[in-house]
Amino acid sequence: MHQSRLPNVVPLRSDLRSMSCADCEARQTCLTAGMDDADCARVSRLVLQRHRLLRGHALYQMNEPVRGRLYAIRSGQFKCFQLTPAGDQRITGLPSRGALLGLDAIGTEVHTSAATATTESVLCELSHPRLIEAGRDFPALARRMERMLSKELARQQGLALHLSRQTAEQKIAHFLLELAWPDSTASVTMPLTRRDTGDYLGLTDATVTRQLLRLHRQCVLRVDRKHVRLVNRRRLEELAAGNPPAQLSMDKLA
Amino acid sequence: MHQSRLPNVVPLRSDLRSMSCADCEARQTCLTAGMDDADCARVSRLVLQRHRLLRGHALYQMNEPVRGRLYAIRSGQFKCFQLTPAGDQRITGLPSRGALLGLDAIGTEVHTSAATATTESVLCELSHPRLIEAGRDFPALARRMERMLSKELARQQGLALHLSRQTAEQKIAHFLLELAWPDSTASVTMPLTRRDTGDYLGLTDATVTRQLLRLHRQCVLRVDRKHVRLVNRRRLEELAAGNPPAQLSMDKLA
DNA sequence: CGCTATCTTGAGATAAATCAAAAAATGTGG
DNA sequence: CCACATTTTTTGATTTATCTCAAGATAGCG
Repeated sequence: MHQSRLPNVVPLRSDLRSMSCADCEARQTCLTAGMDDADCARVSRLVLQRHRLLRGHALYQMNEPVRGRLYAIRSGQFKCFQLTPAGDQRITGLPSRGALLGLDAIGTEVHTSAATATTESVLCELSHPRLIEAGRDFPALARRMERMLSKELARQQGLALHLSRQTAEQKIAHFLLELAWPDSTASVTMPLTRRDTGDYLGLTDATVTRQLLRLHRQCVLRVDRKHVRLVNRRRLEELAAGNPPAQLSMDKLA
Repeated sequence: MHQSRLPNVVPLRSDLRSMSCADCEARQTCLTAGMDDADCARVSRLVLQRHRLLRGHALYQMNEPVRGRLYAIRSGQFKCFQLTPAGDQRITGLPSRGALLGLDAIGTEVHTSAATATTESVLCELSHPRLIEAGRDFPALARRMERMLSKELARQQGLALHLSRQTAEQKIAHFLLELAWPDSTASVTMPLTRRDTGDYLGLTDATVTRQLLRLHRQCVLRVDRKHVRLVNRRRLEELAAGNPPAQLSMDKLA
């Protein structure tokens, strides 16, 4: 919203064409993770083109044809969601820097979900068939793709487990930790409205508000609007894991 | 356990070695879906060996090394689950005939979940690297694998969405329909205890019992112990979708 | 035939939903 | 830059679905 106030959070006119994977912030989380400079350059050459999207702009819509495209997030963050017959959003994920968009649609004709940028973002467009093709004599790439797929599968699995049995508090704690993960920062900007966050976690907006307030009062977080500072990360992790509320941590020493 | 009482539900000594994909019951749901006899035979030759597992026997445990193995379920059904640090099971899926076991572990070193047979089962052992290798000049196979992966991703995604916001009734309805799906039969055998079913859906055993009873009383199901007959499938689908309880179905005609 | 698991059933507790309204933030156009 | 419309958030009061706890019934199993 107010990026304009912060001078160049993203350089305004950096040339998308001149970007390469070598100097990418996502190099260690993206397809290039763990690769040497040579392999990294090879991946870089597979990028068809790069796109800049502004906050709120859609990358693709639900039921749009896929055409074998995948998009790596070079910077920024996205909101993926489905629209139910009833017409409301179900958020399916919040991929950020280094993630691949469109994995759930590989091998299918149309997208099963929509993706829109929650912040100004830069994407690297890839062709899935060409990636497969390239993977034949580029084992590191093939392995990395496999790994990213199984990671995604594991993430969804974890999410399902998480949503199935947890309290509102645990869900919120988990959610914040996931948001903070990619940058392992202590300061998160929640990219969703309270209502959308609730939708994602299976809660209502009111409950999200109340839980955040509670954690704020317990000095685990400092909440200001969409901005959350993780004051006591340890405690937050305990809460996410479902540990009993506020015990002197003496039990660890027993 | 008591298969011995039912004469040859599965032929007792049918030779695992002589089995082929051509005559497999899962031909249309497995890797071979949509293939002609020639391609089907090609897939068949990729099977390293076949295994018979008895009810309750484990195929693999959590944290066991993967060694690039995948298992196609030729017949039977499995229960996949994780063990939480606290020591209780979280069921992650109930794959049956035609499904691939171990997809969530491709490209990883160890299994993230355990798989045990809920009924006597026959499995076809495959090597993931060899499948990939074979896929290079066997496009139909490569396409099918991709499709199965993205299907699995979509399934998990659907599960997560489902668990996040649904009522107990919706969850149970959905669960039964999923169970009945592979054979599109009207008669399901619940492979799990009430407690495990509850674990899967994020409910308690008591709630599972009560919901089944309720659906029984509404004449949507006929429940007898682990055996469930889907009396009114249409209604069950409505309930799974979250349609308002018991309306004269006149609204369809309006 | 008893032993143990699992299932059912009930009564009471509770977390979160719902409903509703006020307060704050955001966006718009003059 | 300010008044106004819209959206989002907060907060409260009440309701409800589901959990918890617990006891009794049933089925599976040696």
